Amino acid sequence: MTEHDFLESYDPSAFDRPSVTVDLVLMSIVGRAPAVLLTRRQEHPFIDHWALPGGFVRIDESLDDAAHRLLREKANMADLYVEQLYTFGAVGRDPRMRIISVAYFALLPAERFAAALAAREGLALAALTLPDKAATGAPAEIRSAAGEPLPLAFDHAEILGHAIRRLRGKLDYSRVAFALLPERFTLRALQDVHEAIRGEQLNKPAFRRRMLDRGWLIPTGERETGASFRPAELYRFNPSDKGDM
Amino acid sequence: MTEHDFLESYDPSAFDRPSVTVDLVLMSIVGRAPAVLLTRRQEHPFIDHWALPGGFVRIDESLDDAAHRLLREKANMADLYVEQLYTFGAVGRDPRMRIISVAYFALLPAERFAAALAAREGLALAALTLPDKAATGAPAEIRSAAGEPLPLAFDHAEILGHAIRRLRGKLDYSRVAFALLPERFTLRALQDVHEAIRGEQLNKPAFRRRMLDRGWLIPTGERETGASFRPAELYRFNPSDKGDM
DNA sequence: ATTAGTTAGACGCAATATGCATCTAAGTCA
DNA sequence: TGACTTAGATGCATATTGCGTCTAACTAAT
Repeated sequence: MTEHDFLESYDPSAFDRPSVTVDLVLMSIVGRAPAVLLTRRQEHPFIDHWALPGGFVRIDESLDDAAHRLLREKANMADLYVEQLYTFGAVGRDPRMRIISVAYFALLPAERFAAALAAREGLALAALTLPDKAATGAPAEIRSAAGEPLPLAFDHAEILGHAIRRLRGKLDYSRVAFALLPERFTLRALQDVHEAIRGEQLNKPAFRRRMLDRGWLIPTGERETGASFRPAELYRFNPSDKGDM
Repeated sequence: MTEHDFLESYDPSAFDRPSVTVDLVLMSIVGRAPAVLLTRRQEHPFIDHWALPGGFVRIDESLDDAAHRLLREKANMADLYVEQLYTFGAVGRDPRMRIISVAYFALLPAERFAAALAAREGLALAALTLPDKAATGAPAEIRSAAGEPLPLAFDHAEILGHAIRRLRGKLDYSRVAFALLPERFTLRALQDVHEAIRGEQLNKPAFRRRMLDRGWLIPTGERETGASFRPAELYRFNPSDKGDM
């Protein structure tokens, strides 16, 4: 680098360091629709608004470690599918100071959501939809259990837009769908997960064939219980040799 | 949060802030293989090693802005396809201090690489391959123009592993292939790009059909010049209504 | 001029994957 | 016992894909 280049690129403010946080998108499929865990903010800014759980990254922990720690601290969760989502670094995204947030998303079966909600105050589930004509980066629409729109703090709606798009993109070739189901599940439940994420109905026989031909499913020989009609066979996910996801 | 929770999660070291940098993966396809732009480090640590160009994020610029500024400063580049790749935040990834790096990747036609190499000293092109049985997160193998393995500074080989995998993943449904080609290109050139990224040969008639049926290609009516055989038709990319990518 | 060499681009066909209607199986419940 | 509901299988028409081969269009050598 020449001296000229050096002077040109030198900027004293470059040495101020931003704060770095991790925000968590804890997703599941509840009632055939994507749902996300939110916390109600107790402080300004955005006091009383709903927000994604998150916290600062400590100086001596990796980003992944921070994500897992916050999952434990904020939602009492462990042993989830966790994946880094995207890093949000617009200058004014937090009115207090410069904060860069690394978003992670975690997937869990709907059954496990109840435990998180019971363990802590101020948590809630919200339904998540992506507007049909949504361009890249468009925010998601969040609705409370009652159905009314929920304005989120900061750029968290945008983060959720990324999350649902990532989920859609990986649905066909990765195991994300299985991370949203219990260990044993029926083909119908698997199809429900796919339909909820893609936001459209799928053809039953075609879906069955595709899933079974892929070799990802192991029939257990057992059948679901409690159904008031013919019980479906239970399958397990076969995680064999899929280096990627 | 209860007082107990607060005390439990309180950590004085949490308030030390990490430094945040942007690292650039400037990729193209050169000679039917993926290539990446590297700079030779002038300072410790990893002095004389090859590394990705990068720099600190200023306190008053967004991550995207930082990526574009560094593209200009380090490689004299503008008007490229640029996309955030992944954020690397292992604790010891830089031996000097805690640095979290947001990797971006930028794609450009091979022809434009020459300008970058000429504009600045200490830049080089390196060929990039991903080992066949590479698991998620596995580093890429980097070779100099002469063909010998090139050890990279920091975790930059790992970053390149992510880059090539991202490229592969998006090849089929996004416009990344077109970002690697000049404005007008032949179907053969497009197929070369696909083959280089996927690391395997593709069937010509099938590839033609798939590309033409997709409606992304506009025939220009013109033909390539300079070939010592039948000249192929030149096509343009049709960027119409693809909200995503 | 003619011909050999090379790649572009079209064509045909078998194999595979997909969409969809319909049929039978296996439960519950009145 | 029969109505009802969903699971799961089957058959078939319709894309989609892989792949060998044929012709077209150009250069360069003879």
